[in-house]
Amino acid sequence: MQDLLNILKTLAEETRLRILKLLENGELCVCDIVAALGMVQPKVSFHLNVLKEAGFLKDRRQGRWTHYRLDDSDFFRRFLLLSVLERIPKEALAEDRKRLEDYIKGKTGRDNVVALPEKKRCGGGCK
Amino acid sequence: MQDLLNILKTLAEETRLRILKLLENGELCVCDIVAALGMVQPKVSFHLNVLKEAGFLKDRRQGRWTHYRLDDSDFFRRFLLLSVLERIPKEALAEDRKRLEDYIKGKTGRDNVVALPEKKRCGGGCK
DNA sequence: TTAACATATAAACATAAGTTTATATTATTG
DNA sequence: CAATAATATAAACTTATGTTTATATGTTAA
Repeated sequence: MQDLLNILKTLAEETRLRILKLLENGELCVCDIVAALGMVQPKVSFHLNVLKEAGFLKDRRQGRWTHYRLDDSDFFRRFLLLSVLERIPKEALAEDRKRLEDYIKGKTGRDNVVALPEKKRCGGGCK
Repeated sequence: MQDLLNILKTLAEETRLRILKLLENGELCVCDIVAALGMVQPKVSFHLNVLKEAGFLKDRRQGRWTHYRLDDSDFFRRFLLLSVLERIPKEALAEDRKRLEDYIKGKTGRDNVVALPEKKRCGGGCK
């Protein structure tokens, strides 16, 4: 019962649904998600942790980046997630997706950008 | 999105799941639910109202009693509810059911009980 | 090894949600 | 119509949850 409640409480929050929706398309690192949502990083990390604790996400550390992806090891969570996420109207999260794409684009096209130093940042390497 | 969130938030609460589980077996009046849960009436009314506002319950007033039942007019809610409620281990709510049965029994067998006045109470009439 | 970066964590704070206590409402019965 | 029963509502309170701001941790690169 408590486990079930935890699953439901975890899903019942907008930011977390947005994160899950983003991750439907594959793994992302924290900075990607931060960019996509346009939120401060600790806030995103907080929700990522809630999702992880509830068994919805797995993380993978690679260098200084942490990549999160959907954890599909539990059938019920997968089933519920699918049922819930498909209910979110596409255009509702179009902006998240756009910001994400812009961010990733900006990362790979680094050389052309004058203002940014040519360091090995999350861009490119992170994706 | 907000509607979806409201649905999830509504389900993500133990008392409300217990109420929904009780109502799976059919309509009940508030006093039945109060007895089954062993909670004070305003608390139960509060949750009944949350459930009703979220489209999970319908109410029907009959005299001074209000009967609540599952609202099965919306497919997604029904589907979700079914998926969630079946996950609750049976014994988890056995006590609720027992208290409910005792209460209903007590109501119909009223005539034998000395301490209680022989008035037309919720007992019997309510069921 | 120092600086910069990506992320995590913690503490203080803000807000939302649930609970309690008291009282209002509505209906029924004597 | 007065008393009482069943339920609803409101206000004060408590607890849970999310947010912000600051700082810590761990990693890489100069």
